[in-house]
Amino acid sequence: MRTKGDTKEELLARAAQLFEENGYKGTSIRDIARATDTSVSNIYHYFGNKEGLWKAIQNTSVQQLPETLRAAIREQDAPVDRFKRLLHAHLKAGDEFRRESRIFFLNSDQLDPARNKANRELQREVLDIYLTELGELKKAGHVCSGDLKITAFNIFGVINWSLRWYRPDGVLPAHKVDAEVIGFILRGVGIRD
Amino acid sequence: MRTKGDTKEELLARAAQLFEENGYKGTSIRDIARATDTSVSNIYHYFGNKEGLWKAIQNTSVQQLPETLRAAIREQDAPVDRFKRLLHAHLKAGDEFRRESRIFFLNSDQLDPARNKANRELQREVLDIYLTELGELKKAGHVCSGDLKITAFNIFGVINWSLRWYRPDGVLPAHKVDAEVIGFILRGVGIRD
DNA sequence: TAATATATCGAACGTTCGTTCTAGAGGAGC
DNA sequence: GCTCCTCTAGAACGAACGTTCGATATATTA
Repeated sequence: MRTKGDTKEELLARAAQLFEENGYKGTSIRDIARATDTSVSNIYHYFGNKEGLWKAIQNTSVQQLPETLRAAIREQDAPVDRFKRLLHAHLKAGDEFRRESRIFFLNSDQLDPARNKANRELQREVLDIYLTELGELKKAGHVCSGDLKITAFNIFGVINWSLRWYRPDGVLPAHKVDAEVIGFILRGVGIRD
Repeated sequence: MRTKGDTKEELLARAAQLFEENGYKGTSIRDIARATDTSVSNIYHYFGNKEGLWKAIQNTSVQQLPETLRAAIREQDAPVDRFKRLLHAHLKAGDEFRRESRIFFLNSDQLDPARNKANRELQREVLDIYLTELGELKKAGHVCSGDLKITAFNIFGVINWSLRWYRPDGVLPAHKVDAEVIGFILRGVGIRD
């Protein structure tokens, strides 16, 4: 038998895996129960319902992103260095919770909006962090673009897309990918090496 | 009554709309029939099954993307100019089939791979086009990056993400967005104005 | 040890799913 | 007028869905 607490953890992990592969709507409670080798009712015991399981995954992963990013830019040094730390932290967080990031990245638009408030707020928080930093960079004369919001979206595009195509078990080492991605963004924003 | 041919067209449009809002798995045949004010059996009459409807949408929209892109770079002028035309054509195609592009962008990983071969091949074709052009740019000394594939993915990230956040009815005019997006990509690749 | 709380299960419920079947309406060609 | 073909509808099917329920095993606590 499983030791205490194990079942819940394994449910979270297996559910995340299945949600990643087949989406929220494409994954049934029975799929998750079967993959975790437990009963359907047990899922309801731990999480109340399917949506509760979904939210539990979110709470134990990407929910921490804004705070992680804020921590990375707490030091008050040159804006360019702060911005580089922000990008590194963002990529690292995505790497740590790759599966979960992909899930919420892909399903966020397809869940009915009322039920997905947490995800929207999270995205808004991250956007604000970037807008602030980009503002600082612009004041220091490091930004080429006219609209900082568009620039922020462009950055998110690059970062989120990397979550999608990068395979940790592939031929490209993570540090090389990070360097390429960050280099692309820095040049895109207008920062010279 | 509808004039001839109308029902099929309307089914394609309504289905695309619902697929965009709720995903493939989240949209039922009955949803589509109700939205089009027709019967469930009629959908089977026209498209065989749900997957046939899905593929029909793909065939009448994003399927043309590779050919559109190839047409844009047919002229043999300076690689930088060709690359700019490629980006413009890509953004324009995304704008024309915004709904369909978003659908296949979001659902491509969540459909079982065997059934989604067409989409994979399409993505591969587009990647090859970009790799060729980036190779030309590199030969001409215009590319900063070490790995062209990563650079191509970064570009796709920016473009595909713009499909997601941009609202044609919003405050930002399309030409301004295009200019910002393309400017970001050109700088990111390493091309100086 | 007895009582209580937690963890687990299988069966069942009502609903919705993709799909099929039968049948009728309307026009085209003979 | 009859036949064929396209378009349309509604009823039905079996399977799968999210969820609930009652019961049982296991662990904790008094």
